[in-house]
Amino acid sequence: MGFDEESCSIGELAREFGITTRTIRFYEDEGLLTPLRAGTRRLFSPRERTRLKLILRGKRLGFQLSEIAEIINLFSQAPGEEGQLHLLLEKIDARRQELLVKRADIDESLGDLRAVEERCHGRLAELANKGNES
Amino acid sequence: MGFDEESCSIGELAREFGITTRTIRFYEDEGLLTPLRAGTRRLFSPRERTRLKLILRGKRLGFQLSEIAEIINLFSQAPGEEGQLHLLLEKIDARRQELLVKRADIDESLGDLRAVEERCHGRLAELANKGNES
DNA sequence: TTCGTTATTGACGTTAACGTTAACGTCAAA
DNA sequence: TTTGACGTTAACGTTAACGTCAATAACGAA
Repeated sequence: MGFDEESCSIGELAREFGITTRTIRFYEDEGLLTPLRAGTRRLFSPRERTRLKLILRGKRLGFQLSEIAEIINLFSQAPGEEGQLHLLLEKIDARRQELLVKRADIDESLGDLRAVEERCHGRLAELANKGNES
Repeated sequence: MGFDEESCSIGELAREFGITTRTIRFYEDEGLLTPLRAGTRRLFSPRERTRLKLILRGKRLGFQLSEIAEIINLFSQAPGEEGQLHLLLEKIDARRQELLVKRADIDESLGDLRAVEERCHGRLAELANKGNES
């Protein structure tokens, strides 16, 4: 266990999320994670765990790590002055548009799956019928 | 123009979808597209155009080309006998689960964006207030 | 027939996101 | 005190998905 009850080692974190320690170190190299250190060893706070969760969610949605970095920075940005805030709002809107496109893509895909599924069921009913007739 | 009014060249297709001809040829090499030929030149029918649309949709959702190939094959499969049909239904269900996970990820992300957005607006209101007071 | 455009195949190059191996440190338990 | 589990950095390897030439062919218009 680490110093803190909240924090954990790289190995524990890897197991928890089903990834390798190499991956976690890589994310740190890329600036996506910034764990504390207990001597030479990494210590991951709940905040880092949350960040990792966001990274993996982004990956599932097909974002590149560089994009994920930007997105996470949107979340964990300091308040800032008016100009910055407006810029931030624009970026948020752009990301939202991307996500909406993806969701539309998903809904279309789900529709396509449903269509194939129905054709399958129809075909199965047909076969069952034939089997009963003769 | 091609022989058929419906069909088009690789260049036209590339322009239509905002990708390069290299990409299209690559997809053919990978077996994702199978255009006809007019002599040596490729001819893309509406069916191929639809396939390309599916490929690009899959890419936007972060699927690998190998996965996309499987998915497209689900769509364009021959009827088949009962065993095959049940197997197909299982695959469909698996894909649906994946898509539902992605959609949940998207909805969470949209929620996060909304939260940040609201904090932004709050902060802006604060600033406007301060400006008015003094 | 020549020119410009578009096409072809083939081959090597590139980038992102890690995997893998090497060589070594640390710490608790036996 | 040595063994085993876990950690460290550094460096090279790998795979997917194309990019980027190069050399060549075909086609339509002038």
